[in-house]
Amino acid sequence: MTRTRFAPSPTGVLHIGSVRTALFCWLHARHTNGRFILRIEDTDRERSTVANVEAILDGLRWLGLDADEGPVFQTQRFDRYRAVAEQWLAEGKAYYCYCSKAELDARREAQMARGEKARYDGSCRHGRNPVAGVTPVVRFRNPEDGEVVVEDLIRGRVVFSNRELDDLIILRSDGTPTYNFCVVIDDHDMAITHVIRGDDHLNNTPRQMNMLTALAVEPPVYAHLPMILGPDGAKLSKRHGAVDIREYRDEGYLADAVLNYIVRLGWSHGDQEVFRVEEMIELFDIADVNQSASAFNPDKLRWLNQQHIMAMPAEELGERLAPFLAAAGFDLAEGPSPRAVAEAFRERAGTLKQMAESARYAYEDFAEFDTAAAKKHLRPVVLEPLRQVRTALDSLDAWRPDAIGAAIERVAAANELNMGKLGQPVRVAVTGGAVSPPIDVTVYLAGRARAVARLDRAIEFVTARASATD
RNA sequence: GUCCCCAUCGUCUAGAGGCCCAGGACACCGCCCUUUCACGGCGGUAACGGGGGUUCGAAUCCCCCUGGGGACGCCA
Repeated sequence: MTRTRFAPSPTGVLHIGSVRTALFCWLHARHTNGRFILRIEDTDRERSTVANVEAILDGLRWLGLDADEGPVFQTQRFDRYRAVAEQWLAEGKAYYCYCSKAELDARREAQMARGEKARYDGSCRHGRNPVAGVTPVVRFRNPEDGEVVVEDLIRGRVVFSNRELDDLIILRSDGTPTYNFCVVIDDHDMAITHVIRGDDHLNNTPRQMNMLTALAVEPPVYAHLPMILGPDGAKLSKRHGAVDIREYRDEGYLADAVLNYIVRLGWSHGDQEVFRVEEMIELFDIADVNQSASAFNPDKLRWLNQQHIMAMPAEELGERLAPFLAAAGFDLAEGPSPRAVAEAFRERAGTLKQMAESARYAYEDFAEFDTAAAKKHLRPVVLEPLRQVRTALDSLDAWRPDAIGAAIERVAAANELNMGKLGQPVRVAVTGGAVSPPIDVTVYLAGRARAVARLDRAIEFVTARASATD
């Protein structure tokens, strides 16, 4: 059975790049009816934080990338790592190294200056006497010759010469294990069949495979994902906007839309752009993933988010929207239902947050009319029609969009105005601006009391303006 | 510097030798629909980095160059 794992380090939050890795691991597991395991690589005690662990778990929960096992914390497996190190020490597969950081740095610098690849020179490899006052690290004895061949599901065959590799540290001088070492033991202990991870780990693969050989076990299948770059093609960073994936949640993006956007970075299925999660699971094949890096495009994410918003049942969309209306400070008891707002705005909002903002007029009074809109639409010629609309709405039997629309149309007809000439003035009067859903729905959402009061306000505005120009 | 990876419109991509003087999507620009904005529809601008091969034929295969990225830590 397929077993994949997502192994983030809590030295940072869950960002776009890590979500992509998690998604692909998850999709491969789900597609093959396998299991998806979560492992927290927190061996760096200095930089790992519980806040980051929480950010990662919270982010994955929001996205719906549920793990079948874990989270397993590496810090709880230190005994296991040390036991393997001890065994390797006894078998001569690892050795103590007394080189100081200063020595190491100096040699590295010299190697670079000489045009060589910076790597450990093996000073302690063949037995060096303990140095007084130095607690040694433990290094893995990497093969000196031969090649390591990685058969990558995405990259194809990649060959590394062991001469390029060096003896990496598996136990620090404080006795804690290091990344490459833990990964190897964990992937084996957890019976991981497919290691799907970022491109940046391709260079670590031959080292890990050599340690797997030392463990006398078969390596898993590898698949190295291309990187995700910022919109400008540079490495993704804070200046490109959101770092923590939860910021997208807070901005009003739907988890499924985020997943849909990310899955299309490096993967496609013909010309299809919009995918439901079930479709992704059905169609995704790790072998179809691209080999080149891709740039993050906020515009397309927004477009996809709108596509998912439009595809969501109104009832559910209303439920998702409610928190954003509340967050905007609206009193839901004093305005339309979230569902009504969702129905009216679903085709004109890229995010739930924007949707809530667009509906502000239905919950709160606006400070003043938009200057340009008022200048263009609230003119003396519409004074009388506006009064008639006000009266008609005030005395309307049923406060429903169709009745409201019909009433406005009657006023327009009576004054020999086409709807364009009356709709905009009413829109500006009721919302304060020139943009909103169809006028009947717009007025309906404002509610009778608010609509009538605002028409009065507009009438007053036009009257004042008329006398000013006289 | 050394090693590894990558290379189709601005961006995401289709393309696995002839179906491609390269298709779709976002963005952008027109037009249509329309009481506004959207949604939707129609149309447009826009790409195979360069040079060598292989082949009757190359975006597709090979080599070199160039460009980009990654790795080279007692970080992961």
